[in-house]
Amino acid sequence: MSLSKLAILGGLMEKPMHGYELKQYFEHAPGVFWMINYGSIYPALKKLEDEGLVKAKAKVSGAGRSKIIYRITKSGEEAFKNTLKERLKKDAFVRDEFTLHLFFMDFLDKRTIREMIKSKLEGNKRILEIVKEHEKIHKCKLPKYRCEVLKRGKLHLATEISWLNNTLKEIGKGGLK
Amino acid sequence: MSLSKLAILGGLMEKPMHGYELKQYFEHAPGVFWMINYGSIYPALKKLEDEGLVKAKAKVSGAGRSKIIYRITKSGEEAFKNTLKERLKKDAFVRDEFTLHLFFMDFLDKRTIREMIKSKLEGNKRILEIVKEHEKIHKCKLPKYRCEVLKRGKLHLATEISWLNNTLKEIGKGGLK
DNA sequence: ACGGTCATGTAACTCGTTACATGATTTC
DNA sequence: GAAATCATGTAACGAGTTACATGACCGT
Repeated sequence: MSLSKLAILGGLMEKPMHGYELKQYFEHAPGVFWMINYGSIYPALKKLEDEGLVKAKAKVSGAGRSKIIYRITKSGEEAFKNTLKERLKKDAFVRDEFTLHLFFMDFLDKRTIREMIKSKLEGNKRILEIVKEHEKIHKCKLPKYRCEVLKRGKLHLATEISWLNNTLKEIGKGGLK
Repeated sequence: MSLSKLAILGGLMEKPMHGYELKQYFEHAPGVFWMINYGSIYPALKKLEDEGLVKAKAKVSGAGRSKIIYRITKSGEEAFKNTLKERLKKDAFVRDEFTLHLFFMDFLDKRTIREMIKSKLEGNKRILEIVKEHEKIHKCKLPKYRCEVLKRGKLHLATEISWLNNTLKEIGKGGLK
């Protein structure tokens, strides 16, 4: 199962939603950590329905706008849980683009490298702030593992920031060419 | 430019190589950190040649086997450096699958969660060992930023391992449902 | 009446993985 | 002469992004 489908099923485990709502859900909830586009959402919802994992309840609605609300089915819940379990087994190879950049950085000149590291540093700090802000606002009412997402996110961001700072310092000292 | 192309150009910055060799290069060098398949390599090499970024030197060779050795061109080098610079600017959103799993983990039961965390922990420890082994063998003759790849890799792996250990402990204590 | 945002969708495209096909050359 | 590995490729597929098209409703 694709990650988009898995994510959608997960969202629907929480509550029935329509496509547009799912987009917002992923923007507000994990925010920086996970995203999903309409181009993935709507086709995925259709396929999930074909597979009987979700069920559509059209709401033509007198009041609000017409929308298609999906809810997860019993077999959808099972599929969700099984997929979650199975995907974790094969230790996912993380394709971290920055590792690739780093790997070839010896071919660049010192000035360029310093700028790249700096901009990366700024980016990470910015994201860390967003996470902290999000935590301040929502932590009280978040379920356990959603707090862990934030905690772990902060940890990795802090690790990266510290590595970037160290590297910058070493470049300054001439330790790194 | 696709990451495959960028990676190939980077490899050819080091020395001229043929397709098969590039595969080995990425397996041995960044190893756990970056991979690339034949299905990406050969078509990419053709496209890069069309674009004038690499040049093929067929070696029909009396001795060895017939192979097609590619070397990077001047404009290839420029393209490589520019792409490296530009890609870093837009702070890459890291699609870390485990974050998604974590985000939905409240829907699973404690036993399953414990097993998932454990297997993730084992996987990370295994990779850390590989990195350390690689470091022991090659560190002496690695260029600066390739050492940094290892150093940073170790840092992030250690961070993840420590987070996983903590979480396991908390599950045991009943701190996490 | 007009811009914003709610809401659903599709088409074209790029990227990457997997599996297969083919054959030459070493090695045992 | 059989198995392993060297070497190059292609076809089919699956996933995801981007950009576009469409229209309804809402506030001002």
